[in-house]
Amino acid sequence: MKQLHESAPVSQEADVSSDEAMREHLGYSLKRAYMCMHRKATDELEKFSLKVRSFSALSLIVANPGIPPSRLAEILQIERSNLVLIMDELETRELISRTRDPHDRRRFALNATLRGKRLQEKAAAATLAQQTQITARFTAAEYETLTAFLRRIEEEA
Amino acid sequence: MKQLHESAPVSQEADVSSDEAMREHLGYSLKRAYMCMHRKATDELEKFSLKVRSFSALSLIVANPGIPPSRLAEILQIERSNLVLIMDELETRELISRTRDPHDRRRFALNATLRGKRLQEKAAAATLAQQTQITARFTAAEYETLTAFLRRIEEEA
DNA sequence: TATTGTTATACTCTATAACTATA
DNA sequence: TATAGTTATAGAGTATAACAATA
Repeated sequence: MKQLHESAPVSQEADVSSDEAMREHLGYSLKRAYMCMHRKATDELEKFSLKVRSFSALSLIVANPGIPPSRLAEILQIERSNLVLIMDELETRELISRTRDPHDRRRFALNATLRGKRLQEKAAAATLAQQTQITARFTAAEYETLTAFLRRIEEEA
Repeated sequence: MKQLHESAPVSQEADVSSDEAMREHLGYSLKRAYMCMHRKATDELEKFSLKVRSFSALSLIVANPGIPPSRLAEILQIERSNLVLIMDELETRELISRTRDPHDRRRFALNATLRGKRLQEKAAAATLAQQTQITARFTAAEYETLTAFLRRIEEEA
């Protein structure tokens, strides 16, 4: 009969080791799927000298003209202090502008320049094209189901 | 007629700013869902003085007795060099043991101690209980569908 | 007194190169 | 010559506290 407390097994029989034990943890599978998408997006965005982070910020500024940094940080769930460097870089590259809000001179209004809008458009097209490749085997209905699930996790947590 | 190139809008009308523009990017929604789970797991594992990273490593050692560090790093998709500190901490806390593989003295065999197994069991129970809360409104079928989708993303990417 | 943007800083995570011992 | 484990280190990413300007 096999001992309950066998001591220090030394090597795996062949190659049976796997991460199956972690698969019951939803966060584990979520992270891995996220990392796959992140790697792909990073590669794609490198062509535009953008990081995923700065692309997200630029996209939200394009979509929300005049948004103040504090609101952008809130949406992106990052610290205002960490957003500063991202904005600095986007502004230096003349992709966005910072203008004072005359109604509340503590705030800035962020706006994408024409150049910023054009770059965002191209970068979005590139990442979405590549996303389409990855999700090619998903039907439209399946894709909708997936994104609905992801939203529910955010809402429930 | 509205100008095509209006200059520098300054503030949003009320509070319409949102991240809706990023929602067509699957990676964005994946990251946010992942971050929710990660935050919750971090809080829960803090009670056991474990990080998500070290809990994952410990769990895989429990599930794969005798696994060598190089294989563990491969499964976790992290650098061997970064795994060393994680193993050091787990070993110092006597949750795992490192023993030389006599067949290949370059390798170590990692094994969870009884203490390590017990801690892993409790920590897994805690995180899974909390995961159940988050996914409470998912039917079993929906949950299966979600995890299958996540696996497909990993496989396609 | 509170908020916005900012600076400085520390802490964690991750990536890379080089070393040793073994094969 | 190649591989496993390790060390050291640099670079990101992230979090916190404090400050000036403004409300």
